[in-house]
Amino acid sequence: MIRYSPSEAAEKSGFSLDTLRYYEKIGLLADIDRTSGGRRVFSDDDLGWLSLLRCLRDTGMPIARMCRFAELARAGADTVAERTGLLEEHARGVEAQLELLLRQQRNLNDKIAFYRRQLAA
Amino acid sequence: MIRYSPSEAAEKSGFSLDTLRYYEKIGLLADIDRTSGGRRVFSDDDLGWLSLLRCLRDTGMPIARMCRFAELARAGADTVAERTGLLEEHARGVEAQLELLLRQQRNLNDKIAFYRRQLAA
DNA sequence: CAACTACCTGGAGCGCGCTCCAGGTCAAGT
DNA sequence: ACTTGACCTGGAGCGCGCTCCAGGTAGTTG
Repeated sequence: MIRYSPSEAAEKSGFSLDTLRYYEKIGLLADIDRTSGGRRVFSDDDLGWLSLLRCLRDTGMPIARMCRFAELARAGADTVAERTGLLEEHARGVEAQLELLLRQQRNLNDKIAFYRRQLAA
Repeated sequence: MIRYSPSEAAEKSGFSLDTLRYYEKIGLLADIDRTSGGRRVFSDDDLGWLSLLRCLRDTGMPIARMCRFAELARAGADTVAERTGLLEEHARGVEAQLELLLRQQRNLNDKIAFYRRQLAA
């Protein structure tokens, strides 16, 4: 049962220390263990949860929705269906996001090609 | 020489009226024509420029960099090399963005698959 | 020509997601 | 025992990109 300091958790998760504290404050991170002196101690499970949060953030899920998801996760196994639905809906958004990004990437590359032809002339 | 009202420009570009005015104020949109009464009139060129702005925004370029790009564009043809460089650098960022998004999309789909298996059991 | 809607300006305000700060506490090294 | 650096809390502040508002004007419609 490996246990991680706040700075290790920050490094491994890619969130800043301040962000980890903020996430705990707003309920995205529950039941983080503490030393007798009050310092946070992160477990492997916590890091796993953080990497899911990282995934959701990187794919553009708003904090409020992540809080909803976290709330469901805390509520236990009978929310699995709802959580699945939430992630599926998010996944559809991610798909749309990707399509837009790919389309605009093509436009961008076309524009660059156009500029390059201008430079060549 | 088709000319568009502000609301037409908004609809075609996907920016709000307020955003169009804001962009003009900060120098992203220069020399927008006006009626004698002071209303904006957008040309096809303006809409073309707006669609480039749309592309840059959709791919995550910060406003400040777009302003830099706009400044170069206003300066004329001898900034083409610099503009090309700016877009190329941005394109590299877009590529990285896409890779991250695709990676996290896979993680998300894995998570969904995991939940679905839980639901099936 | 009256009414109505679209548009104008300058400037304030907002929502998001952190980020920073002051003033302190804890714990590891020497 | 002392120093040092990581960590703590509560709360303020920030940067971005708009968005909204008040108070007024333009121009189209019946």
